[in-house]
Amino acid sequence: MNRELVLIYRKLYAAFGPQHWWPGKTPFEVMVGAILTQNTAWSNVEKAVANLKHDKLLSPLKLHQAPVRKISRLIKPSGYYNIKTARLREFLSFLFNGYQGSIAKMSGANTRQLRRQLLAVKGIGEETADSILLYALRKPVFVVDAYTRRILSRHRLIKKDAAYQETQNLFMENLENQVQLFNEYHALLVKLGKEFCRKTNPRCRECPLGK
DNA sequence: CACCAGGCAAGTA
DNA sequence: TACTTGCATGGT
Repeated sequence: MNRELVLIYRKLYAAFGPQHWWPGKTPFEVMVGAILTQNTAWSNVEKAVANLKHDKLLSPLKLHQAPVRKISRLIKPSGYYNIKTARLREFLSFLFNGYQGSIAKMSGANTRQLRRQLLAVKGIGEETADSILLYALRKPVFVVDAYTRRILSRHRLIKKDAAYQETQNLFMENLENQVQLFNEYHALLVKLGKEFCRKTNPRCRECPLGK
């Protein structure tokens, strides 16, 4: 247990409270959101997901069978829509080829093995794979994103250019492997990042972590 | 107007 | 291996 990591979590939780990311969403909706949110503001992703939902495409089978142009038209608000359409389709091919389109079967696979399989899907990198594992499938995997690295490096807990795995290991080797903790911690880091730890930093002085 | 957002893959050297 | 670039919409 790393005292400092626990302390940071407590301060963030005290300052912001529970973030309840992806509450009441189906695992499949979370997976789609994880792909659509790549380098994209969440508000834009919500519009795209709402469009898919309105046209009843938020199920593996329906999205798998949907025309390419229809998908790209519906997800347009989330940006990079041509690439993301291809990525959604790559993911669906994986889901049907490997698990008969069944999220339940996919969830039953060994976590480390599943992570490797996800990383082999074109369009799914480390953060997206881990987001799917943690937020959709409730596997105890810590999600690292740009904010996580920026915050931790500014607090000198990692190097500025630390690798993804290195950053992830810091959390996973020094915290209890609890889904709920990993879920809230990552969401809280994003919350802190948005408000107090932007690239060009407006409000770093007011940071609840106290610099 | 510039910059940023819950990344990733492909190309180059 | 280590950089660079394209991808695209919408908010500040």
